[in-house]
Amino acid sequence: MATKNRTQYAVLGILSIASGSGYDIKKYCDTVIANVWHENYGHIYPVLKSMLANGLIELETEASNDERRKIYKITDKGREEFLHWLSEPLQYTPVRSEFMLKFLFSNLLSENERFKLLSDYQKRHENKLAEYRNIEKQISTSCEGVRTNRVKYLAATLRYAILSCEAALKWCEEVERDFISGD
Amino acid sequence: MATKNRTQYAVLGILSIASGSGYDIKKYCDTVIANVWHENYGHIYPVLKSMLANGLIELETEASNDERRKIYKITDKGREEFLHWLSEPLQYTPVRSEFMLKFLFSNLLSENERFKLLSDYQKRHENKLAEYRNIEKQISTSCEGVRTNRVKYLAATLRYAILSCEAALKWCEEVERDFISGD
DNA sequence: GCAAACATGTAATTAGTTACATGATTAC
DNA sequence: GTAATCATGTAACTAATTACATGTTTGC
Repeated sequence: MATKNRTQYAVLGILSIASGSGYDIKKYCDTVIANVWHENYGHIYPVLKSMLANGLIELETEASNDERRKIYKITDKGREEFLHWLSEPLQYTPVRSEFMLKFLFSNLLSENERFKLLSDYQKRHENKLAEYRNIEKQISTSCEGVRTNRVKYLAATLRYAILSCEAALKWCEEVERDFISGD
Repeated sequence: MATKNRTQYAVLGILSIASGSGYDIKKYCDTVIANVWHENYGHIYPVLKSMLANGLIELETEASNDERRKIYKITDKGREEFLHWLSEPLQYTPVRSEFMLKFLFSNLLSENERFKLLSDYQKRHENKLAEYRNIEKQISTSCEGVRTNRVKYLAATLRYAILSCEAALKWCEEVERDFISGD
């Protein structure tokens, strides 16, 4: 993809909240922003290296009591670069829904297989929805009254994930109704 | 992305409906399945070439009255390969929503810029929704009674696009309410 | 006559994935 | 003692994007 390095911006954003290691960044992606952004180690470490070379981040020397942990800190240049990206118009990534592509041609499958395709998709969204609702509950109880700005933003992205899941599930119901009763 | 070549499967699917050229495939993506799948020429042509070499498609010699148009036809091997992919469990692509990533850190923006980020996103979805509803109307009027199987599947994917847009718009409303009245 | 659409491709680039490799520390 | 988690990286690969290049046909 000869396009903008989005990983870099994700890293800048995460480090703008708190300094951390590559491992920390990955963990952050896998947990608190898992419903928004994904990264793998195989990309994080090389990107971190190039960002260091470009002066967007720097090593936090002081806190190196742990030898094998490299803590990165965002630099002023990095902050500037990040702010610039933030205020740039959004790049819309073209749709490429593998599920919808399969569904579109699922008339070629047997009824059983088509049903499986649909119900797997449905189940996945049911599970995700339950998961998201759980997190939502945790947020609202654990942060009672506190509700920092950060939590508010996180809660909003979670809310989006929930609405998306609900939309997908509504679609599943509709399709099941139309396609079962239909032909 | 060292992953499965999804373009190949999109091409196989499209050619399974009707033989066509690279140009036709691109047009099909840009129009009838635009809400599901996207391709560029720079990828279609090389993939077509490799698929031809692998015997998944073949040149339709007969209808070559037009010299500069290469019409490709799916082969039995191609059909088999496609069916295999169709019945394989769905590969879930990790979430990477650039908008949500920006939104997550939009507290770093000025209130004006943050509002712009949000309202651009909202406008885009409003436009898309109007577009989709228009297509939906066209389908239901032009195909009155006819409603081939193909149209049914297309209408279903359109329905998903509509539900997604509605969910996104609902989210926008919620966020605007919470973030304006909030802090 | 000219713009838009038709039509096919190559080259350069890179973002991102997967697999591999290695070792320390912590909790049970 | 052993499994899980912490921790950092490299190598190989390729899917996908963007830009470039070129020419024809159709409709106004």
